[in-house]
Amino acid sequence: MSSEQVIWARPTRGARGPQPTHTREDLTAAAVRLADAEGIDAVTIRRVAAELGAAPTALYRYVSRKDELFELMMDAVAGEADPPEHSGDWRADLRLLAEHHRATALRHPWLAQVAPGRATLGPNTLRWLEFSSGVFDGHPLSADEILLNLDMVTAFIGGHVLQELGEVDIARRTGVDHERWLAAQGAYGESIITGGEYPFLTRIMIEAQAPHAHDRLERNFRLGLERILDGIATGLTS
Amino acid sequence: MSSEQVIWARPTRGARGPQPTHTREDLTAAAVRLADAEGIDAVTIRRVAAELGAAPTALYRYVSRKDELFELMMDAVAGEADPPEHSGDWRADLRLLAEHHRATALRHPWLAQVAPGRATLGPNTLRWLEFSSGVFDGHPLSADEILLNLDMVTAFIGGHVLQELGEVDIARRTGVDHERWLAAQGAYGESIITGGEYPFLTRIMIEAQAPHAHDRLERNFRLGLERILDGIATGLTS
DNA sequence: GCCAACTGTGAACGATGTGCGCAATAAAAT
DNA sequence: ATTTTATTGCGCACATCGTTCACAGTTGGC
Repeated sequence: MSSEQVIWARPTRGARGPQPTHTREDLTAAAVRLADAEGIDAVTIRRVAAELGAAPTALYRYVSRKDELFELMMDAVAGEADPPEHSGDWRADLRLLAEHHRATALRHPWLAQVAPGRATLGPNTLRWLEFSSGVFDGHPLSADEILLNLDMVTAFIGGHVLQELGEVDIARRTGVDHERWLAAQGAYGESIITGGEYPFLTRIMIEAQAPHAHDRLERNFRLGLERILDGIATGLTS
Repeated sequence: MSSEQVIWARPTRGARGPQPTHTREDLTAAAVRLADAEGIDAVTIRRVAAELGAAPTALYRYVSRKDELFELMMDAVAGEADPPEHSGDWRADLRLLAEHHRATALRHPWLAQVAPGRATLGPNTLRWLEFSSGVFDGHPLSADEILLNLDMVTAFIGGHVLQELGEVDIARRTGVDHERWLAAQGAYGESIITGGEYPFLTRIMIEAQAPHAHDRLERNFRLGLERILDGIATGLTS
């Protein structure tokens, strides 16, 4: 029954036995290093164990399922930066929150593959949750209104990062940058354009082959975020 | 070299040999059925083959990697509804797009686990892409501006659906609804509240235990979407 | 000093994705 | 009509994966 507890509630080591050779942080760091370097699929129990110089089964003394290792990883990257004190300017605070989430997600592309349906409540995650929860302190908003605003921002962040990662992934698989990814799909990409079945899509794709593609996504992120903040602002004054 | 082509560019059957026992649609339907019923992890080559009454290795005559089966699945659910003609009202069209994407994502929760980093260009996906591309037809917007607007909407949709699925998942794992999920985490959930380290978060959590939780997410989706559409509207008139 | 709790590990199990070769089949070439 | 050739289904096999279990060694509380 104590073993079915959340990992954050389990003691980091037993009170009795020999002192552990490794720490949770060791496992986590090795796993994150592997995922960053070779993708999430490289994070296997055996590989992580090898990285630590331990037997595969040794990991199960620190983690009860592989999922928990992912939870540790998620909270670890959330802790790569600490949330600051509230500035008193909710716009600035939300902007900072957005940049932080985007940055860590882009720095660790495996996050998007691991996070869906695996919300965790590690200490670092909690600190950022606390930061967002208090962003509107001083404003007369109900909890529901606060949640609505936070929902919008975090939804936009998460969704946009997903798109960015998608394009990065396409670039990685095809070996070319965004401007030519259509053509890079070979005959199929050509057929989409020449077929004439998708005029609107074709027009956008061709026009979007402009030379500013490298920072297009980043600009879109900033611009979209500001518009969403605008939307929140109108809700605040009314 | 023809085998390294995108699946959508490969012929559905060879020109020479015996006629295939199954079709791509058969595989796809079986896989989707499995994923809907038992989660994405139930979609194994062997299980899908069994569902079809075929040997596991037979699937590799229709699909060159398991990833391609996922691509087929993604496009199949995108085709559960056809995009309508443009109404001339971009707001209505974007609203419809949002509802469609949200509905299919909630109907097939495995989509969120499969889609990240696996953008595909099947015929159904292309039709929806064409629909969104033409939403602003008649308005004097550059391709970049159109992309910016679409980015915002689809980012919000994707991100919000991710959140909704996350909460659904928590409810599934803990067996309780959202209002009590904190308490359901046992001693750890209690400690977050009683510890006093996260006052803002605690306040929101307690206040959010209101009786309207069941449609909170849906309402948030609609409200947030309207605000984003507002943001787009201001960009259109200026 | 004893006992109970805890640690690391080797062996093992069932399951997974996938490559290879072979027999059967159907269309194209002769 | 017969041969050739591409293509299909499948049995076998392999490497790898997550995870269980029993066991030997290690520590702290009594």
